[in-house]
Amino acid sequence: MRERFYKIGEVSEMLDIEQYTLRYLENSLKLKIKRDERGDRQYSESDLDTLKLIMELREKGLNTTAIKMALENVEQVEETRVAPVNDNLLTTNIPELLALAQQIVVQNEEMLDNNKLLTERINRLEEKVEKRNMERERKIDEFLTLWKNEQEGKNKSWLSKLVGK
Amino acid sequence: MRERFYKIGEVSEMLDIEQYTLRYLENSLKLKIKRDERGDRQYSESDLDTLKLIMELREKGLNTTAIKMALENVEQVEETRVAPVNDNLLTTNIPELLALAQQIVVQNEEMLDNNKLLTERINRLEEKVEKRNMERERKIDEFLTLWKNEQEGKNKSWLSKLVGK
DNA sequence: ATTTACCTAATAACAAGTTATGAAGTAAGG
DNA sequence: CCTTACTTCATAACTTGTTATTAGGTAAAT
Repeated sequence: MRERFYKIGEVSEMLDIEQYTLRYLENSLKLKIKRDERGDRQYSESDLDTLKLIMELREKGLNTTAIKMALENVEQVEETRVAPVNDNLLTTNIPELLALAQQIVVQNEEMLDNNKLLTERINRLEEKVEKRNMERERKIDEFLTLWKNEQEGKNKSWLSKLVGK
Repeated sequence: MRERFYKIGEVSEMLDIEQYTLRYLENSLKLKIKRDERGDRQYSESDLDTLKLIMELREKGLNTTAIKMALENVEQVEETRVAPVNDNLLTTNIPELLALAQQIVVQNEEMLDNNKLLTERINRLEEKVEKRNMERERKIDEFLTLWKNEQEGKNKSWLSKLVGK
C-alpha cells in the first residue's frame, strides 16, 4: 500500500492553515517536505502530524526555536523506534516519553473531532429517519382511512371529488 | 550563616542587565523576588543563578513562555532531586509529562463515554427503524388485502381509476 | 486558449515582545 | 535640604516574528 501524499492546497484546507503560512513554517522550522517531479510539495501523513503538533505548540506560546527543539526530540524518538527496543525503565528517555505523549494528545484530539462528526451525522440521520417515517406513515394512514370510508359506501367523499369523479 | 541578598542596582551591575529589564523579567516570567521592609527587591544567590540561566536561554533564542517552562523544570527537578540537571532543560519535563498523561486520560474517558452514548443511540436507531419497517409492512399487507377484495368485486372504485387500470 | 494550482522572491502591514524614558512618590544618608 | 537609590505606572520607541499581498513564472487540465 503506497503512502498517501497531500498537496499544499489540500493541507491548507484540512488543517486550516494558509498556504503561505505552510511555506513559512517550512522555512523557519527547516522542515523537509517532499517534492514531486514538478517541484510541488507533497505532504505525508507524518508531515500532517508534525504540523498539528506545531500548531499546538504554537498555541501554547512556544517560540520558533523552542518548537524546533521539540521537533528534534520527536525525530529522535522516531529514529530510535526502528532500532530494537531493549531499554528498560531506567534507561528510558524522558524526552522520548514526552514526545510520545504529545503525539498521543494530537491523535486523541483528532479522534475527538471524529467523534463529534459522528455525533452530528447520527443527529442528522435520526432526524431524517424520524421525519421520513412520520411522513410515510401519515400518508398510508390517510390513504387507508379514505379507502375504508370508500369501502363503507360513501361514494362522495371529498377525495373522490377531488380526484375527479 | 545568613543568606546574602543583593539590591537591584548591584544585580544590574554584576550581570550587566538594566534595572528595568530586571523588573520586566520579573513580571513577564513571574519570578518571585523577595522584598525588604520597604518594598525594595532582594535578589538571592539562587535568583542570580536563575537570572544567568534566563540570559543563556534567551541567547539561545528561547521565548518567554519557553523559558518559563524551562524554569518550572528546574524547580521541579530540584524539588524531586531525581536527576541531575542536564542541558535538555526544555524537554526533561516530568510535570509536563504527568500533565499530559492526565490530559490523555481525560480525553480518553471523554471519548469512551461518547462512544458508549453513540453506540446506544445507534442501537436505538436501528431498533426503531426495524420496528417502523414491521409496522409499515403490516399496514401494507392490510392495504393489499383490501385492494384484492376491491379487484375481485367493484371494478369502478375510485381507487382503481386513480391507480390507472 | 483560458483557468487552475502550484512555485519563488520581495515586500508591505500588522502584532507582540522588549527596551527605554519619564513622571511621581518614598525612605535613607551625607 | 539635597542627593541617592529605590518603587510603580504609563507610554514611547524600537525590533522581530508573522501574516498577507503582489508580481512573475511553470505546468497541467478544461
